[in-house]
Amino acid sequence: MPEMPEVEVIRRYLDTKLRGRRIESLDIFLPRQIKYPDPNAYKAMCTGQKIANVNRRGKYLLLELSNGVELVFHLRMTGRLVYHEREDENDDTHTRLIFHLDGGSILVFGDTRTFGALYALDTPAERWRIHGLATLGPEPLTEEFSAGYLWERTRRSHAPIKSFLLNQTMIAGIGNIYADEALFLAKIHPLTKANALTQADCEALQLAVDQVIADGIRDGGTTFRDYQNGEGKQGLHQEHLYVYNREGEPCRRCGTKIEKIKVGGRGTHFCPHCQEMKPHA
DNA sequence: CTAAGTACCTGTCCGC
DNA sequence: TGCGGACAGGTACTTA
Repeated sequence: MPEMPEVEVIRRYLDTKLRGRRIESLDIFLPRQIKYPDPNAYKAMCTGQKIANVNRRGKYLLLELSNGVELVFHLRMTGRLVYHEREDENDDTHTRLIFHLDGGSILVFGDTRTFGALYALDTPAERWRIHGLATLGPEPLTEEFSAGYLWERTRRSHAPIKSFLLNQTMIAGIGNIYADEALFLAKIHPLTKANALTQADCEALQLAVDQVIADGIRDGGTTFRDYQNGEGKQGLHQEHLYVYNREGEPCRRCGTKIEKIKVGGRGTHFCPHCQEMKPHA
């Protein structure tokens, strides 16, 4: 479900609600979603601790506790983290874990498909234990994510640019929706080999990625089915998408019908006119 | 190393 | 209505 903009929207809300709150107890309904350490150790590491703040890296949500422990959440396809003032407000039919907080409020982890992954680390220095977290590339909207960076990293990749964008070791946080949207804005065909991009393409792509990510956050994320923000509400960015989930509908720029193909096993949407494949020498 | 295919799950939608 | 198959905001693992 959530890509970087959705996780960032959740983070911002939860940070306002959870900062300074104490975790009194934990109900674990599906222990296999706790990947490290074992569920009993996990429980011991957070019970009685205060939440110092809520952070994010790529699509990972990070709760920093007063004892230095870092609780790590990856929501994968259908995970949700929703805060409720009272326990009886929770109507999630796929509740997998509940943190009971001071004053009777709760933080609910719900997950329909149960792909989500939870971890507790003694300190942030232990992030190496989570391979996907330790190997993340630069974040969009930072100085490190530049046209020059894209130019350098694409030189060595024969993968389609769509697959390159989904590779979290290249850029942190882009998922299937925002990859398609960014390629549309940058006018690049998704099957273009990464190392066939020009420097001008890399400049356009860096701007496009930053724009779609910023727009997604501004609109509170994109909701098709499962995504909810930390308040249990839907996002609005689905109203502003250019190509994702718009197969057969007219391109907002030129009116040509949006096409859907498979790239690297993922559904991929693009405008065949605006994103024409360039012939290469 | 990269690349491709499969696995992990549940729910929904579409065609017959 | 019912059934089968494809598909879904993701990543990790196995195999070539």
